This record gives sequence, structure tokens and C-alpha cells, in this order.
Amino acid sequence: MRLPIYLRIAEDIKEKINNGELKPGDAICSENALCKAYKASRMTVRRGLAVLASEGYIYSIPGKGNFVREPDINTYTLYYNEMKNFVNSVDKTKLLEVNIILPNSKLINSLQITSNRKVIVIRRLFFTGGEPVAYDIKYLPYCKGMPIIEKEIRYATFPEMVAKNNSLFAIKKELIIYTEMPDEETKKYLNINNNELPLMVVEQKLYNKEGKPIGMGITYFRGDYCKLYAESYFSDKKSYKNGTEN
Amino acid sequence: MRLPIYLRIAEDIKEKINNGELKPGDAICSENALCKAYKASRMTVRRGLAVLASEGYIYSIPGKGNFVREPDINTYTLYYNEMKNFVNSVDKTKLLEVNIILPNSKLINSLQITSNRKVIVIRRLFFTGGEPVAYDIKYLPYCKGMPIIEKEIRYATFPEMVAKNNSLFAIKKELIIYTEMPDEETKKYLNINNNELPLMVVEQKLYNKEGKPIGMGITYFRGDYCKLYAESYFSDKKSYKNGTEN
DNA sequence: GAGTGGTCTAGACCACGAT
DNA sequence: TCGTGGTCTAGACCACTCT
Repeated sequence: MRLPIYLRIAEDIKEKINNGELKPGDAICSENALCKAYKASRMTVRRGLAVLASEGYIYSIPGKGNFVREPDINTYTLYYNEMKNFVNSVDKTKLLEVNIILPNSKLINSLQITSNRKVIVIRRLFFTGGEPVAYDIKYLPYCKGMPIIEKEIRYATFPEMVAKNNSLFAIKKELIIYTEMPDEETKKYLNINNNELPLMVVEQKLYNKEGKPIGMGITYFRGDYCKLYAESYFSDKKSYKNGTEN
Repeated sequence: MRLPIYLRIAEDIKEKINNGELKPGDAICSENALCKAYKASRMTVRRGLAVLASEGYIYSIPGKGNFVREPDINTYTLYYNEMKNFVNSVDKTKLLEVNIILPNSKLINSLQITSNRKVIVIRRLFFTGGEPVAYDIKYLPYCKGMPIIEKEIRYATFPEMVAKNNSLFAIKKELIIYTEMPDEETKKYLNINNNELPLMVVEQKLYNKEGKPIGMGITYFRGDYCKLYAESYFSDKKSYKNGTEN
């Protein structure tokens, strides 16, 4: 009985959903009924329901009631960091190029900029234990205060590069993940000498709050040095449900 | 002024975080101070803060205050469905095998079962426009009521297969994503006639609430028919913040 | 009109942190 | 001791749905 009432209510209902007693679409007892059942005030009952709502278990329709949500079976939490994946960590990087260029038509298009807007290009190689494991290219529309100092770039992930000019909270990120065979240049960079090693390719795009692109990048991983890991959207380990740290 | 007070409070603070006025680690005004500032009751202020907490913006330390959280820059929302990815949808499947077998040592290990526990094997080919696009294998420890009827299996995704015996809410899912070259058997299945087409491989494991494996599967996608898409963890489109449907 | 959820108040008591 | 957040109450008024 150490649990606060609102969590007891939430856990009880969650249990009923998990064991199948309540199925998606089913109505939950009305808030007043729950008040009586738990001898609690309505605010307390509502707080319990709010926990379930924020975890995606239920939704409510004003004037009708609370209902069990259809679980979102195709949604996962993916952990991605170009320097550290499920099977490998980068311990050294090499800057191949840091430059300010005028964009070609492809860049103009994907960064939604004018042709006279300058763009920073950063090309890096990532190493693990002396072996090259990934070839990384980033493009950032140039703004004052952009990172063009080697130290700032060398070990920075993409979101970190734009953090100086943007709050990381406001950034919208997109990944597209696919596989392909390396071209000759990439094979040279990644020390690939046969035709049997594919690449894992991760395209990354960053947008600001207004939806304007603030950066795009492509990372070509040696296939043998890249595994990505994802898990259920709501894992109890890492959710913000109670709002307290740890 | 149509917004309820608690959302106004939440939006105001969110804005301060997004424009950099409040940085990670910074303290937020005390709840009593916010009560005065917004001429609102403490419950209303706390509700506003609860919104921010559940969205990952802030956390609280009892006795000290509310603080801006460090944004989780490596976490994304991944959408994965073996039948439908960013560039392709499966329109036909072919059942290669549905069988009940005794597990080999690898299966015993990864499904954490005893050697006499029977296992269902399901092997399928996925097609798009008549072309084979993926080769899919699933293993499920056999329980009564398991799907061994063709109709139930043919177009089912992995979570759907176990839904009969488990609430989908209670299932813990894991994905491991990597790339490799096809072996001869897989090349035959996927109609690959050269050595230049890699596979996207997705290993999927499902666990019940107690953490016991209830299924594992591997899907081998033709590299040219598989792109995966992921985006920021908190996209405003699909969050459960208000708990109401649409 | 009766029941439902959505918002909000003005208190209360508690455990905890800083001093 | 005082300020902080965490929990909780017993009301209130509103908009909505159902019948």
C-alpha cells in the first residue's frame, strides 16, 4: 500500500488491459464510478487516468467516457548515434574536409536554400581500433557562429553541430536507413578490398521549429561495423511518466 | 486566449526552453511563483508542469524545484512493419513452411525453452508487384490456440501472430537491424542473380510481461526494396499529451 | 435532464532540502 | 524554520452526449 492512490488506480486499470480483461475500444468505468470504488476525489481519479493516457493506454471522448486505445504495434524507440551503435564505438576520427561552398542543385533542393547561400561541408572518417568504420558527410547552411573550428567538429554528432544556433528541443530530426554496395571512392576510404561487404547508409535531416532544413548528412557504415537497436515505444525503463529524475 | 491556463503555462515555458532563455539544468520558477504570475491555483500550475514533464522537457526534484532536462538527442521513433516500409508495401505472400518442430540448440538458447518444448516455424516470402522482396522466418514456442491456420498466418505481422495469446500492450519488442550479403538459398528465394545486391536484415524478438521470449523472427529484405524511416522521439503530430483521440 | 469528461479553485498535510 | 515539490480533497462551472 505504499503506492499513491492515483498510481494504484492507473496500475489496476493497466493490469486489466494487459491481461485482456479490457480490450481496445472498451470503455473504462466512469470517473465518478472510480471515485466511489477507490473512495477518492475526482482529481485523484483523473490523475490516474492521465498517467494511462500519457502512456498511450487510453484516450477520452468528452461527454462519452474513457476508452482503451488500439496499441501502436509498429512504433519503436530507436537509439542512433553516428559514433556509437549496438556493436561498435568510434574511438578516433579524421577530418577529410571542412569547407564553405556554394550549393549544387541537389543541395539547393534538399536544404531549401537559394543558390547564393553558402553551405558548410564536413567530411569525416570514423575509426575503431585503427580500422575505418564509417565515412560521414554533413551539409549545413552557413550561419554566423557556425562550427568551423576543428576541435568543435571532430567528435561532434550531427545534433551537437547545430546546438550552438538552435535549442536541441526545437529540432525535428529525420533518419532514412538503407543498404547499398560501396562505390570505389567509399571502398577506398573504408578499406574494403572485396565485393562482399555492403554498407549501412543513414541519411539524417535536421529541421528547425519552423520546418526549415538546418542540416543534412549521410553516414556510410561498413556493414560489419553497424547494427542498430530498437525496442518497444514504451519501455518502462525510460519513460517520463512521473517526471522525476531517476 | 482560448487555451486553458495550464496549457498556456506549459507553452510559455516550452517557448522559453526552445528559444534558449531556459537551458538544460536551469531551474524553473517555483510553483508558488507561477501561481502568482498566472493568478492560478497550484493544481493548475502543476498540471502545466506535468505536461512538460511527460513530454520530456523538465524533471523535478522534491524539495528543490523543477529543472530543464537535457534533451535526448540519440532517441528516435522508428516505424517498422515487415509488410510495409518507407519505400515498399507487400501485396502478396507465399507460405513456404508452417511446421511444428523440436528446437535446435540455437533456438533453445534464444527462446529460453527446454529441448522438449515444441516450436512453430513459419517461413514466408513477401511479394510486391509479382517480385519477391523479402524472405521471412518466425519461431514461436508452441502454446494452445497458436495460429497454425494458413489464413491467420499469411498476412500477419509478428506482433499480430502472438496477439491471440497475449495483450499487445504487455509485449516487449526488440529489433536488431543490420546488413549482409545473401547466401545462395536466400538469393534463390529473392530472385537475386548478381553479387551486387545486399540484404537488409531485421531480427525481431518479442517478450511477454515477465520477460520470457514468446517469439523470434528474421526478415531478409532485398536491399533495393527496404528503407526504414525514423524521426524525433517527440513529434507533435503523434503524442499522447492530451489523451484525447484526434 | 442526467451523465460524462474538461477545467479550475482554495485550501490541506506530508516529506524533503537548504539554512 | 521555511520553501520546495508530492499527494489529496470537496466542491464548482462548463460543454458535450445520450435519450
